[in-house]
Amino acid sequence: MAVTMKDIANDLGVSVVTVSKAMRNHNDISLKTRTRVLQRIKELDYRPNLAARSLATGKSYLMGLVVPDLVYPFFSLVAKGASRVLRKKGYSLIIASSEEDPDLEIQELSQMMARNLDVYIVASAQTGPESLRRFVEQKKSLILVDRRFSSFPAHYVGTDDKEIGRMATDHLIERGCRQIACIGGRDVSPAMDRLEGYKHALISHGLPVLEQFIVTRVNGDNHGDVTGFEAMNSLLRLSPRPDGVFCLNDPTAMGAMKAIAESGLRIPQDIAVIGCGNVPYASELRVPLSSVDQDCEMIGENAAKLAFSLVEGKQSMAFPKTILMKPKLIPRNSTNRISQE
Amino acid sequence: MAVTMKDIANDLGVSVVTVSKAMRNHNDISLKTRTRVLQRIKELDYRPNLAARSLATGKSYLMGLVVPDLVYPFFSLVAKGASRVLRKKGYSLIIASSEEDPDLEIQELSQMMARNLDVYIVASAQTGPESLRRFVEQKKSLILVDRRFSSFPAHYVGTDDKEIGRMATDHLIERGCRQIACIGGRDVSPAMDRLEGYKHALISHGLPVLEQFIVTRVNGDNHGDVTGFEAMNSLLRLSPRPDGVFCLNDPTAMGAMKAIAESGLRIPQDIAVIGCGNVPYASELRVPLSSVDQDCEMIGENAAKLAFSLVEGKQSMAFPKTILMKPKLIPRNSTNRISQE
DNA sequence: TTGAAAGCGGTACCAA
DNA sequence: TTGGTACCGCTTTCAA
Repeated sequence: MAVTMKDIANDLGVSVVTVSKAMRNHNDISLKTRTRVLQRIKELDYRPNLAARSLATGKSYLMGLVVPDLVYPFFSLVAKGASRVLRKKGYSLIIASSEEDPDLEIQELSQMMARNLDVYIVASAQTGPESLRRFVEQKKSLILVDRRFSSFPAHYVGTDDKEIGRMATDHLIERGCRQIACIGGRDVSPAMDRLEGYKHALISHGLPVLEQFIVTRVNGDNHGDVTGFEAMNSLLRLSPRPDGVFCLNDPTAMGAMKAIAESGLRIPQDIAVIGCGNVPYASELRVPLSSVDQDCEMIGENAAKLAFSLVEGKQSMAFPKTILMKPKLIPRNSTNRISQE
Repeated sequence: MAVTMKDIANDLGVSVVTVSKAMRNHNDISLKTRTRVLQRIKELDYRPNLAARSLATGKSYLMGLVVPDLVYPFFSLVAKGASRVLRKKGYSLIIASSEEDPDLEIQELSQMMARNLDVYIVASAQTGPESLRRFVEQKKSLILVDRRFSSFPAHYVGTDDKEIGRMATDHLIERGCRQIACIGGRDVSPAMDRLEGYKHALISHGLPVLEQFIVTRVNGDNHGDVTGFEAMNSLLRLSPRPDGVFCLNDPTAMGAMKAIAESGLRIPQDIAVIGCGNVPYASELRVPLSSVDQDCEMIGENAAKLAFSLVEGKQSMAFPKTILMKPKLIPRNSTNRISQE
């Protein structure tokens, strides 16, 4: 069927070994022979069979990316960034979505492990690191993105989430909010860290941290819109009610804004809202949403670059590296109140 | 390193052939042996090396998906739908994004072909089918999604685009619009077909088809927001200006709405707008956007199912099959005018 | 500088 | 029912 090295070798009257070496620029092949080989490769549009190469070398030239939800722009941007880097090096990306289901994630990872991927890049939907330990046992290269586990040292690429929390909360305070609520998930590291940053910001401005103003939910990050809507409704029943809300991601913020709008209150005059993630359409929403940008594509790029340094042996799994992106505040109308400071 | 069939065979005092057969439920292995083998496989958490299997069988158990833009929800939903189907059958999906660049697409496809994927699912960014002919030459299984080429018979899964054009235009007419413009790309099949549906609808309602009301651009579908914004601005300078606009996709509609808003006109009272694709956030936009839904996930699912019937030999490349989804109108505020009929 | 041989981990064929 | 052998296409080692 397809052209093989053997065909090239026969055509040229050399051995397959020579072809193999010439193709990969080994320096023990004469320039003349190499030229002839490369020439013939071009003519026949020969491409090495990667399954065979993989079997022989033990490398698959594939990387895996598992994300909780490919439709959420955060993760598709990560995928985009990673693709761009891999493409240049002749690697391909197997992408799987866990749909935020821990069991499905394990299943997808098993599938991938059967293919002996060179690196596994995972934004994990697990609640704990247990199922990830087999990467360590089997000495597989693992890179976590977005979410990490405190008791599980591994390479990690993400954003400085505490800084996000501080930044968003500082912004609300600066815009005159004093009763600042927080809505989001609770079981994943970005949520926990952002919450911590939120508290930190309140405290350092001398504002009280009120438990009733913090609405976190297990799994609150999926279906963020529903979480945001319901949580906001409960917050609106409080007295005094919040005059600013920090939502741990943009879908949550969209849900919260919907609840505020339906209650007849105005954004940002009555309640200011800020999200996180800076989805591409944030500026086109009913009220353009202030958000904290995470440079998702760079997260993907950096994860892919780190992946290569693992493949090339420049980094080892023994010394996990952490790469944090700097978040960036993107103020829009949803927090556009006159400062009262 | 990893467990192999040989390990299992040695442990059990049988041959690798027996293990191989037992694992794949060949019926010439005694129940007793099979049970022992499966037992041991479980114990050792053995997984067959897919590169080796691929080399031996000539199949890769991989499918490829190439889309122009993974961040656009349409394509990520297609990917999601396809994943769901493949997962169940032990297949994995290699996903690549062409970034709407024909050359990059060719490069990505070459990469994939080196891996001998079992099926290639492509939403092509090519302007013509030339570069796709090698699939035919090399007898590779190809399925086009979303975009097709009139002179190139191939399996195709998409939406009834003419119907979309009719449906959207009918809706505008029904809502009282009489000066209906159309904005979008021009070089890809969905754009052309939707435009045809648009014209058809106008004609069958006795309305004139005005060339100055049709603004199509080469490559207008990428950066649809820019296309929509600029095209709408040019339409606004016309006299009489349109009182309704059919945008060939949602990003274009968002750009158009922005232009209308900036000009001080109201949506939908002065100009009604309808898009296509029904992005998940359509209802959360400044003016909730009416759109035509394409059931993107089902496109992905159907493409994957068709892929399997190709792998299993139930369909051949010689008799291309076309699967068209029925579009569905989703009216929202952007066309919410009182009917004048 | 070149190439013969062995092996990567499976599967298919056919004989035992 | 079981297994020996050849082979898939490539890389590595080592001898020529």
